[in-house]
Amino acid sequence: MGAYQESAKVFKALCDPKRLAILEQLRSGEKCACVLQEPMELTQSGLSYHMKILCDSGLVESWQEGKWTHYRLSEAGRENAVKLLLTITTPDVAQESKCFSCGR
Amino acid sequence: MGAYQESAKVFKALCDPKRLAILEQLRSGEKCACVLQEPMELTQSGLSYHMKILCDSGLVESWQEGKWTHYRLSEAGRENAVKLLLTITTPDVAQESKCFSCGR
DNA sequence: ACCTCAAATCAAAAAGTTTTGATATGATTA
DNA sequence: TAATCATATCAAAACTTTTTGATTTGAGGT
Repeated sequence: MGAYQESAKVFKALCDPKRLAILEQLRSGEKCACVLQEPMELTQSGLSYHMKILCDSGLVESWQEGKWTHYRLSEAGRENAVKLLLTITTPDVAQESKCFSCGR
Repeated sequence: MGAYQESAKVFKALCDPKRLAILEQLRSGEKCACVLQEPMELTQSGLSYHMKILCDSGLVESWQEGKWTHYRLSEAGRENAVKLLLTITTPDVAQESKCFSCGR
C-alpha cells in the first residue's frame, strides 16, 4: 500500500477547508505568510502547519526573502496532480478483466 | 468556508490508501463488492464504508443486480474532479493582486 | 414462511489530523 | 550584541476519520 501513500499526499493537501481557502488566496498571486494568515481564522503556527503540507504536496512553492517566506502556486505541481488524478481514475483498457464473481 | 467543504469531498475520497487501492482495482473494469474486498485487508463493513465515500464523491458509480452491488469508475466524476482541481490550483489572472505586505 | 447470502448501518474503540500555546531558530535592526 | 520580527517546531489537547464487531435490511432460493 506504500505507493498509494505517496499519491495520497497530493490529495491530502486538498482535503482540508483551510488549505483550500489558502489556495484560493494564492490564485490571485504570490503572497507572504503574514498576509495569508490575516483574513483566516488561523494562528501563526496553524498557518505554518498547513503551508508545510501544501509545499510538501508540490502544489505550492515557497521562497525566502530575508525574514519573509513567500508562497505561490506551482505550475509543475498542478500538472503533476492532474496527471496523477487522471491516472488513478481512468480505466486501463490494457488490463481489463471480468468480475470473476458475476462474470461481467 | 462551506463551499470548500463540498470541494474537499472529492479530494477526501482520494486521500486514503485503501480507497486508492480500490480505484486501482476498478481501473481494470467493473467489479462487485465481494470481489473488491477479497484481495484487500478490509472487512465487509470496512469496504462498505469506503465505497460509500467513493460513490458520494462522484468518482465511482454503483448499480444493483439482485443482491450484488457493482461498482465502476465514473467518467463524469473524473471530468468533474479534473475541472475542480484545475480551478483551485490555477492562478486567476483576472483578480491578480500585489502582496500588500511586501509589495510583490 | 423460513433460510441464506450480500451489503448497509450502528456504536465503540483505535488511529490519524488539526489546533493551541509555548518555545526555538534565524534574519534584520538598533 | 541585544532586541525584534517572521516563521518553524514541539508537545498536548481537541477533533475527525477509520476500523471493528454486532446487528439490520433486503433480495433470492427452498
